[in-house]
Amino acid sequence: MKRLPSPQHLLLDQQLCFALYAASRSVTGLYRPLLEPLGLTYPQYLAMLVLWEQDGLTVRELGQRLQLDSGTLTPLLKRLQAAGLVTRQRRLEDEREVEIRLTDAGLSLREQASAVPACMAQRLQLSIDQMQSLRDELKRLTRQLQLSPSEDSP
Amino acid sequence: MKRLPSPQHLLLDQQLCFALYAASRSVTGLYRPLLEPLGLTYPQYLAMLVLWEQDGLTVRELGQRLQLDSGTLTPLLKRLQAAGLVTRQRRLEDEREVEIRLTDAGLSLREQASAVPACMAQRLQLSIDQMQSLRDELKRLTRQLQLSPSEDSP
DNA sequence: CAAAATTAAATTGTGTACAATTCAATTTTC
DNA sequence: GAAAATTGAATTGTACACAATTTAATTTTG
Repeated sequence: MKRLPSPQHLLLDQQLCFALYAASRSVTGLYRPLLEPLGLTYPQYLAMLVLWEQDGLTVRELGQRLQLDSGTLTPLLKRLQAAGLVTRQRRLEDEREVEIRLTDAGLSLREQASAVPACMAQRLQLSIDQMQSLRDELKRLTRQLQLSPSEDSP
Repeated sequence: MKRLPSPQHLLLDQQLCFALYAASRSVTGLYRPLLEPLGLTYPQYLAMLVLWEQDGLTVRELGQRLQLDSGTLTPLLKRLQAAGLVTRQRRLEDEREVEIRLTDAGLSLREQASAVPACMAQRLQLSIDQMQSLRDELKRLTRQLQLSPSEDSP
């Protein structure tokens, strides 16, 4: 087994990106068993969180909130519709827009989902402060990246 | 547009998981234009980082390092093979195992990839210290989750 | 040593992600 | 006010993720 000397800065364990990628997938994996009884995948759960906050958003508005485009959201929302949790219908004011509304089942699912965050917090083994500071650091990072996507002049 | 009062702990912006998920996708998106000239996707780049560190790993070993299973790696590695960057062949000692080896092209791609981390670091707008501490915090989180996947007794 | 158990990849099926294109509906501009 | 530009979803195509199953090879056991 030949070992090739790879420079420090190319080592996997040095990469912030991999730490992020691995942590994100690990956390998602931890949600899976909690969400399965609700019949939701993790991205579907995020979409429901948004709708529970504000019902009747359009696909575009939902996409802005979750930072996902219609290519991802359209099939996801169709699955939520097939599961009887939301309805999708064109806006009368502007027929290009599709409005997503919770059904009664979709709204009442919030009760069951309500136990999820505390359950996760416990598994994460972080204090409230630790969770908040990590979360805020990540949000700052995300915001930073979206402000300077390539640093090019127009 | 009806607003439903959703409890604090169910608000999207409160979720550490969403901050992680969004940050991870943002960072991946920032890599895309840097990796495109190399002909690599982001997960392919991670696999190449591992192989540049240690050539001749099996699919299983690569999977342990990246925390990905054969369902993800097999097609990814076939694409790297199709791109002429790696070879895949059964081990003689144990024919169940498939050994992944860099081709000359795969090895020499490291020179071009060498510029990527510095370029990313600049875009992330974080000091070396900030990057390291965030990375280590995420690694600790990931390790924590993998140690206690469900807190059940055997 | 042969049957049973285990292991490593591959395969299958579902569900994201995201670029690129298409299509229809609305705005803008001339 | 009609042609051109823009916008919002949907669609298409590629590439992950990951659960579950299958297949083949190796170990373990009786």
